[in-house]
Amino acid sequence: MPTSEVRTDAAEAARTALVDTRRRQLLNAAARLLGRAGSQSVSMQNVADEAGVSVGLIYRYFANKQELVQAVIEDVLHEFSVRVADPVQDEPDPVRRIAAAFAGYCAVVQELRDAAVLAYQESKTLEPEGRDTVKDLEVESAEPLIAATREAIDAGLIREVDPRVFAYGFLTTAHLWALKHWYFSRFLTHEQYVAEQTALALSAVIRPEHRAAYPDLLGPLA
Amino acid sequence: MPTSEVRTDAAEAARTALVDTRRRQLLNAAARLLGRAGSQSVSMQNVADEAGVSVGLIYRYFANKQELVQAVIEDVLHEFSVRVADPVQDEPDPVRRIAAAFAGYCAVVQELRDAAVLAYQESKTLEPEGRDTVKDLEVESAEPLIAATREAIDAGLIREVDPRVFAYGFLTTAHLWALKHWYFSRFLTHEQYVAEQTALALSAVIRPEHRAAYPDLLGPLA
DNA sequence: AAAGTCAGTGAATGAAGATTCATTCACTAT
DNA sequence: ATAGTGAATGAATCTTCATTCACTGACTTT
Repeated sequence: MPTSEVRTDAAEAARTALVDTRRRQLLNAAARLLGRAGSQSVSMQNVADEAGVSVGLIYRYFANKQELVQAVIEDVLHEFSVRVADPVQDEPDPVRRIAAAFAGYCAVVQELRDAAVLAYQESKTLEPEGRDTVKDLEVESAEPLIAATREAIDAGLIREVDPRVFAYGFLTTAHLWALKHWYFSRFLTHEQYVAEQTALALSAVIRPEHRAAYPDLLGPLA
Repeated sequence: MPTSEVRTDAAEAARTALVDTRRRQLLNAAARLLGRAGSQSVSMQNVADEAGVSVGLIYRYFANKQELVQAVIEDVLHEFSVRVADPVQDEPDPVRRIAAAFAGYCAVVQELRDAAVLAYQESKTLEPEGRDTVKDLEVESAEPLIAATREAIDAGLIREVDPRVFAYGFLTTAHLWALKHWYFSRFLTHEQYVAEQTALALSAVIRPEHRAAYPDLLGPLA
């Protein structure tokens, strides 16, 4: 194996690494700004400044502004999918799996604060095609929760509700913390909020004969 | 009373009427467009065309685009306040008052479809001051529901939850129909959706000994 | 009927900002 | 050492509107 080839491979790897870094860097900068001010008032120049690069460079990584915004949103949604699937893995009890999925969701919301609700705020500025992708990702990220709900029903642990309505509504309450942060944070910590919403949602569906099994989740509603 | 004055009064009234009509006309046109495509891609020219007037005229009624968008949002929120206060009036049972407030909310959401969620989508494009006004209006429109919840707790009909968390979460459920219309409308009518969410929310809080009193609201969860 | 008032018009202006591209610079291969 | 590659820059260009304002025409008043 000639030296030149080794070096070329190394160079190749370095380039790939750079591409990833830059992309991340730009996505993060854009997410930070978009979390603060609608895409309309975030200029490409702003993004460049925030990322510490020049405007022109952005166009090496994203074809145009649309695509950048779209990528930011998809990135956030992807984060949800990943971070929810994880804690749900090893929980055998379906009811606790519901709670775990919700907690995972809430953790991401808390962490990404403003960026978490970008999908609500920017969806209309996206191309119809991009909008569809966002919808798909959203449905996908709700899957674990819907599945857990379905299993809880089959196991006779909770009442017969439409898993999709229950799960989606529940998920929205996770977003609600970010959407109405200005309101809830006046009188609740994030932990308290999560606990209270978990108790509320589960209290609605857990069958009376099983309530006693979940005092920790139901809290004062037990 | 000289004729001239009578005529002046009449002219005065006509002018006021015209002002109201035009304002409504512009607000409606703008709401229609904003319901479809973020404010950034709705031009003043678009609004003028939709309303069937010239661009210049808009500036007789609204100082600038900001103010127009703000007015559209406030108009929608005002509609909520009015339409929720009404059905709540004559319901003596606090639990049924909760259901009535929610139903009122849902009715407005259904009617105004896309415009109902403008506050979520455009809030970041507003001036901080305008944003605060929107927040106030939102809190105000939640009041009847919070009050009813508080009374239901005091009457011992429902469990001791934080009325603000319960009410706000419940309200969001109403918005959810508009936000995720593309999803829910696949398998539910609006009526079914309202019934199901009402049952879910109330099932979480109604005390066991009172559940039997509300079979119509709890439906299959009774 | 002459003068005044005011809703309404829409072309012209100016600013903002997305996108392009000629050029620089650091690094690698020969 | 020299040529080659491509990342990075940022000034210049090009569009798209928001906003203005000189003008028109209907209607009122005297």
